[in-house]
Amino acid sequence: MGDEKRGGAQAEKRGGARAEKSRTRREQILDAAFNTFARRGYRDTAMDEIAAAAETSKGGVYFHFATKEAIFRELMRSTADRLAAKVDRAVAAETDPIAKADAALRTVFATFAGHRTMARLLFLDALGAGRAFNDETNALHERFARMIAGYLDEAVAEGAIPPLDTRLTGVAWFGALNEVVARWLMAGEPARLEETYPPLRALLLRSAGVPEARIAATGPAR
Amino acid sequence: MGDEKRGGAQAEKRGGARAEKSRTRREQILDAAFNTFARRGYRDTAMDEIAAAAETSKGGVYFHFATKEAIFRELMRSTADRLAAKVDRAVAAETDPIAKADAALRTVFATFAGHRTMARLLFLDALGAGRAFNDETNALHERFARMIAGYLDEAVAEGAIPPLDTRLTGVAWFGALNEVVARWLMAGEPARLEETYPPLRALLLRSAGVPEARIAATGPAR
DNA sequence: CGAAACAAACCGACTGGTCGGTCGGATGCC
DNA sequence: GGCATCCGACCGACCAGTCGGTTTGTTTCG
Repeated sequence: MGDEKRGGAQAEKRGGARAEKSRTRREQILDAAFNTFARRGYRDTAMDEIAAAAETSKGGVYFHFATKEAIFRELMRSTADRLAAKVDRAVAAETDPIAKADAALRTVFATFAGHRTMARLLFLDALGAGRAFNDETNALHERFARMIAGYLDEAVAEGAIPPLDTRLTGVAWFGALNEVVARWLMAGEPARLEETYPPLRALLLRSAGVPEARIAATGPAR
Repeated sequence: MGDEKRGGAQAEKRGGARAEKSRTRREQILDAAFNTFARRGYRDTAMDEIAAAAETSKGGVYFHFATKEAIFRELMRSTADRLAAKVDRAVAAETDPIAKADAALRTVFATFAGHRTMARLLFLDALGAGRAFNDETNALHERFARMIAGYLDEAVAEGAIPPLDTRLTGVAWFGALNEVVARWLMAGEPARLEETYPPLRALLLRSAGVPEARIAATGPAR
């Protein structure tokens, strides 16, 4: 590890102008790649496109970066770094734990709202695939989020939980579930998926305002 | 819409044996595609692979399905249908809203735990891209989930929230956030992302056991 | 100071490989 | 004979990465 860039690296020994221009080009390419990846996704972005957007040639791009993946990696890392630093700064300014949580969430929201492109790059995993795939995936998420929202509506109607934004809650629940399952699939984090069921159940119910007493009563299940 | 399959469609008018064999082949292909997609992802699955896995040829596959995408679509839909039906059945068996929620969650968990392949197909959007992309994405999720867990640990240490599985909560929070942002990006659902901040904030804090009084106090922010 | 020598930076045609989809025919059930 | 079914060689498009060659800024030396 540590062999990121190529020739341009140690060129700054002398001749500042040259090195500076090189660094500028590098940034130019990174910038172009950022926008192109965010707009069209990783797979659908061709190196020629990046080159064109950076107003250089494919050869020029390959002079500064070894592979397409290397560009993506660097972009991911630096973008995530920037966001994490921003959040850390915001959190450090607060002392109360809940205020900290607030600050973190608010920072993330504000940053994404201001930099849509950043959000696309960091969060839209699915953009890695093509359009078709994406549409199907979207429909699926939509469907299950709505399904959950429907159940929540019933619960609200029956007075089991206080009124709340069921649409949003459906989306959030689905997202949480999705992430937990994905983690299990990719990292094998809990060896048995069912292990996370009780704590996740409690978490979700609590988030909808179900009284603690009610949550504890798991019943005879399992 | 409605031009899914090709010749095989209306073949069942007469001659049962022939039609049956055709239907069998269709299933065979679907089955092979299911496994291959789940294992290697959409993009990395070649039609030749599907054909080989189904013990037929590419031409054979193309006789039954118009495009690769059509196969994927049908697979997604039918799999989601099956899962949704299962959940619906489980929910219908309960009357109490919270028990319903329980049943739904438990059904999903049990189904995935039993059919890892199904989970892969339905939930691993990122699998649509290649390995490289995926690794990077994974690291990112891991990183932010841990970051959240870290903050939660502090909050627990200070007694601001009751002890809980901070690791899982971090993952769930990240998933919820991710999904909300993704929804905004893809569907443009809330025109302004910030609109969802207050309700999401309340949802997340509540899920961690922050007392209702504390949640209501939004402070002078915004 | 200017010209030759050098190397960093850049260019774009080309290669090798992949893969979705096509098509002309073969095969067997009715 | 005729139609559904199936086969697999082939086509065309796409694209990451390479490479020989050109340009351009810098250094060296007469």
